[in-house]
Amino acid sequence: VTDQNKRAPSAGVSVPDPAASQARAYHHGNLREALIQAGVDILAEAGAPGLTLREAARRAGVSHNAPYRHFADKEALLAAIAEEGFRELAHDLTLARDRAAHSAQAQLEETGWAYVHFALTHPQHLQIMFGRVFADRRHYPDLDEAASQAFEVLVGVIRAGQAAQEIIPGSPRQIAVGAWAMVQGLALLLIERQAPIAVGESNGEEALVRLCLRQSYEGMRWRGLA
Amino acid sequence: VTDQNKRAPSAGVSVPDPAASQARAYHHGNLREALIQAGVDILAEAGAPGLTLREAARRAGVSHNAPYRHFADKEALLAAIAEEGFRELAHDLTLARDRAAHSAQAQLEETGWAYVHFALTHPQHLQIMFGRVFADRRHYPDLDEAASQAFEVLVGVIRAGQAAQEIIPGSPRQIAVGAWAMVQGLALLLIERQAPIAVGESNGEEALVRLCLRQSYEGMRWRGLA
DNA sequence: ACCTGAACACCGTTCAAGT
DNA sequence: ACCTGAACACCGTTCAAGT
Repeated sequence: VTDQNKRAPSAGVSVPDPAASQARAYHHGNLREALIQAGVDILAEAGAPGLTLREAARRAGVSHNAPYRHFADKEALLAAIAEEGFRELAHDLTLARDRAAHSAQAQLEETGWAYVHFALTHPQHLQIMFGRVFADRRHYPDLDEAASQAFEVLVGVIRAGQAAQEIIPGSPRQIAVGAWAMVQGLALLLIERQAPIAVGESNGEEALVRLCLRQSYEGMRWRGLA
Repeated sequence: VTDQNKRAPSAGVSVPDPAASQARAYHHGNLREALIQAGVDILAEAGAPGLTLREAARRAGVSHNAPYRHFADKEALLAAIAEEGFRELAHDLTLARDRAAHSAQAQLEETGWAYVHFALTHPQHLQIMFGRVFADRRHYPDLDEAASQAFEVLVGVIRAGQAAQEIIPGSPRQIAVGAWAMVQGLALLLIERQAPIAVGESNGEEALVRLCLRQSYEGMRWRGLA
């Protein structure tokens, strides 16, 4: 009924560059990425209930049906959105690690807080990332790999700590599971506001998280030979 | 179209007991509880996507509209289902604590495993219990209280451990947050199959959980004065 | 009070076409 | 290849009634 969606291709740039025309798709120009971005935006604005295929298509300016050219079903779009989240998370964790002092404790505390900070600033995104219970991960290998990449940042920190004899010996992956579980659980409790934090307390969340992380570090600290 | 739903009131028991007729409601007899139970059943059978108000009403044998007499909207039913889950969880935690030996470490390990075991046997229920991000808890005081009751079991164990000088001093609630976060995170990782467990490994999950719990206990163990 | 049936707007998904 | 419009079955919610 309205013509608003029909835009002319960016005026003035009519040079038929073959490489560019290959990078850009038929009508829209990488509709897949546009749908993922629309999904992320919807999540931030309206939360998980507002995230529908039709709304994502609406924002991308295509018919409610076009998404099926890029995603088998809604699950597939959610998986792509989750994957995007894990890539951001891995990036944040890497930055935090590189910013921290050169000790295992400092790096674990900084990456731990970075994890919780990501969770607190993207709570709905986290819900998608970890809410895919029973959606078999093997059907989404790219998602699986992005999640692994984030996890591996933590494993790397622990491995280095073991090499420097700051962290107890043992499987670095097993130790990382414990650390990952701790921050994941903390993030959830804080999002749900189940953690006993005095309201209005400045930096209350960060202080609690760092306290828990330091305490948890005690459990993996190297204490010399038996 | 079918008469299957119209059942005669339990034949033979036609004594008009006033107390019973007050306990039972109009047509159905405690439709509220029936809807909650139907919701739990649907969750176990079909997961969160299958849990709809209309399906719950169908299983309870009432019109798709009757639930609105007992729940303001779908959120309210979900809150009631989550509340039911927290009551079960609190019960399981209490049993585990009473079953364990009389030491803080043993009680924390048993309640911790009980938590994860509940999560692994009711994964979809857990998703409802912890997936209500941004659904303001203050609107559901009963749910809030049920969740607190489960949490308090853990706080009690830690308080007793402090009294026996087995656990470091400090706010028992803060220490409990760390322990709760750990098991919550472990449960999520195991449900999502993100934890590196060899497939088919017997008791692999329980072994990993107990290892993490013992390690985390090291962080809160009392080690004598200064 | 408690329940029903019809109705509305919305959603995921499918299908037959259009270029 | 990529996109559209019509259609189907389903959902949450509302409303006017029925007993």
